[in-house]
Amino acid sequence: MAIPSAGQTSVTEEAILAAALQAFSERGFHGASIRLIAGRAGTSLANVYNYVQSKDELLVSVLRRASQQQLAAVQAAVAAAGDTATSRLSSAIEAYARYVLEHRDELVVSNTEFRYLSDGYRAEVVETRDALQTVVDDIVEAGVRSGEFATPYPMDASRSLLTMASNITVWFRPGGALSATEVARRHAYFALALVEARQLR
Amino acid sequence: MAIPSAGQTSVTEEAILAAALQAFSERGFHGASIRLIAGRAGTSLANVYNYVQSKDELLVSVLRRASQQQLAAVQAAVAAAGDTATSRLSSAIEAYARYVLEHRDELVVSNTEFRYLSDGYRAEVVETRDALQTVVDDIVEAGVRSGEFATPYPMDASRSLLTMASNITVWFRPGGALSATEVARRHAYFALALVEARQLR
Amino acid sequence: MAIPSAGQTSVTEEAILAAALQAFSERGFHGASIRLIAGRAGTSLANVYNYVQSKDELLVSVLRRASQQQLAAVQAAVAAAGDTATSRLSSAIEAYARYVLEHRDELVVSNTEFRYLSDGYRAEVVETRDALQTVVDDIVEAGVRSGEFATPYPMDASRSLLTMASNITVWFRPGGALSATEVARRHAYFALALVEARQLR
Amino acid sequence: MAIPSAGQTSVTEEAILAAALQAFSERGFHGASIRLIAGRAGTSLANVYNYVQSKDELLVSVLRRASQQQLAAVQAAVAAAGDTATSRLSSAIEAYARYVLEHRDELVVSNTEFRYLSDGYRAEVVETRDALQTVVDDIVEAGVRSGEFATPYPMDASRSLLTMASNITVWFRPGGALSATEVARRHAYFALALVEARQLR
DNA sequence: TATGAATGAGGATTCATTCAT
DNA sequence: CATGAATGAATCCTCATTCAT
Repeated sequence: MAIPSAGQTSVTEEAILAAALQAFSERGFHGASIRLIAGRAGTSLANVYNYVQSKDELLVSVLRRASQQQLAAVQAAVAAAGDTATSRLSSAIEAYARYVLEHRDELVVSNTEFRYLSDGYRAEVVETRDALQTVVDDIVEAGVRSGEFATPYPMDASRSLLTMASNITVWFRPGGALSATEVARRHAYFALALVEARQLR
Repeated sequence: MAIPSAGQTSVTEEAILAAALQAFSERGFHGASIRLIAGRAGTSLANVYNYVQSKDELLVSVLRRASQQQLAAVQAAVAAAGDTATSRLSSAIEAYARYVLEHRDELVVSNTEFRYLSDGYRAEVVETRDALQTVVDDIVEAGVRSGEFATPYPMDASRSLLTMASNITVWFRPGGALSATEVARRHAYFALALVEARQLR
Repeated sequence: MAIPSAGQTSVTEEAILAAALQAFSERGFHGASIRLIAGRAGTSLANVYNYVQSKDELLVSVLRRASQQQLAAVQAAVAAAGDTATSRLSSAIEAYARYVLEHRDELVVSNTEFRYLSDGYRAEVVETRDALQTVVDDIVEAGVRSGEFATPYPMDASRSLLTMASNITVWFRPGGALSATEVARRHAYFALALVEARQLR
Repeated sequence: MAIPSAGQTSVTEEAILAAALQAFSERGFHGASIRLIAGRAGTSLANVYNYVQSKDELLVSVLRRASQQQLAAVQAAVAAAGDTATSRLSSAIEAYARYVLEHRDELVVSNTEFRYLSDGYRAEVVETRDALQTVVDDIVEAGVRSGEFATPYPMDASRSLLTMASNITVWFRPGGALSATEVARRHAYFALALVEARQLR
């Protein structure tokens, strides 16, 4: 279940990362203090620096992990999907939407704190984001080529698709009439509508 | 002493609001200091407090203004549009997208700093946001009723529509192949696709 | 009596500089905290930063002032001295030694904390130091040329002279048998001995 | 467990002392962290405490060793010198100056960090320093008694002598026109001039 | 020996805010 | 209106030191 990006992470380190994720989500990068994060992780302020070199690094760790998880979730869904672009796009977006709904903190941080990544760290995260976008881009393009999708603007549609899904949590509140699963399915449906699929699953 | 929502704004106050908008967009609410804002506004730190009672209030002022402008832009477009839901939705989204593209800072702040509004101030901004959402909701509903739109999920589609448009700037970079106008039109097109309009303008 | 280096210095700023001088002398640059300096200056920690941009700048201010005072003291003494190199060197060293004895803190800081000057600030202080050395160098050279001084190594002697005098306080403790005035005179005498003056005043 | 002054020193302990010497010289006692010293010594932070009880003790160890070496160097030179005060003083100062030139770090630390010795440790180092001063004092006094030296202020001259030599490195930069040996000889010459020796070797 | 993990205190600096002028 | 001076609290981060392994 854990998706280790690289190297072992001790229980304390894991707690620090989890606390940072939550704190950045609630208060933003600049609004969350290392003291708060340490407190939530159940350790001392100074000990945080035995695991992390700087607050900046804490942000990358959180963002790197989140972006890798998103990519992995979508890749897995696509691999398990059928052969048609319709099936693949539907699976991809449903998986992505599900991730978004189940990892609200990760998405809040990804969407709002990305801009505070210091220069040296940004490239790495951008790369993973781009890989995710490319997965979707490729499916949409293939669908247009095969005649499954009729959209005249495949690239922009692909971008809009992911943007839309990554911001579900802006308006979706759990506990309402719809379950997360239903919302995810519905987003897959919207995706197909957006690319003007012949068959709206 | 009162702070009228539509009252007179002196040149200094205007400069402060503009500087705050820019600073909040670049560095976020917690990352932008009053000192920085004062500096960019060309005045002294202490003088900011002659116009604003607190940093919190500065944030509401910026967000209130932005949300009112967005609402006004869409309302004007709808008023000038034709009678069909198709025409109205297209006009609404194109106008909204145009605003988004021409007011990147306003949207960055609206999208990312809204959560830092202190309780007393939040309701006011929420109200304006809801009004905007309702305008679009009503059009979509009318379209479904009239048979122009075939979407089975009008409410979610309406929400997704605005979410998608409000985040254009996440991926759209000016200076590329497309002009802002073209991107705005394309988004209006996407909106119609999303609600499964019979006629995609 | 005050020797303003440039610009007005308010009473608070003066207190901060005086406190910094004393603190750096007692505990060294790294051992003296801004908090301590602020406390001794009778103000708050944060207020120090209304007068000084950084601790580094505090160090330069102290060192700049000290070096300028030393140069001024020696220049004045030389200007008031007779025409012979003997008289001029004697006056210069006596004045310098007197300054050293009356400004122990300034010399401790000059001698021991100079190395912590950050690069951007160093040049300025070095220049003043060099000017002082040059004043003495010129006198010694003139004395050798006129036949008043017999030393075969005028340049090294000149350097050793000032080094010796600037470190008087390493071993001289006030309150002993000798007064500061006597010690200063004695050092002028040593200076003449060192350059092998024909007449040891 | 005991810390013998002349006991065995393991290779690690030696590395720690060498690193401390260098670090104190470059950054001063308060500016050099144990972490830095450990790193330079090629060991871990915690392991330093297997060899040293505190940072204070590290400073004494460095200063004790440096003062003992200085004393030993001068004592050896005096023992090997001729019978006259002139010969003995010349040898003593040349040996001392040579030590100074060859052990810049030791002298920087001795000259600038001595004041940070905690009370319990200071006496020991002072004793060795005094012993060195006494060696020179005795020679100068003997020279005055024998008529070799004409200085009217033997004690102050003796103190100034050592002060001057211990600060050679303040202005002497290796790689210039003079070799260290020449500079050392020259300082011996200056010493004789200072005490007004009849014969300036 | 040697080390990674842990901590309380303190480092320089900036924060939002106030007040006298 | 406008500002410089002032401050208590908080910022990130490093300190010397300890301890379990």
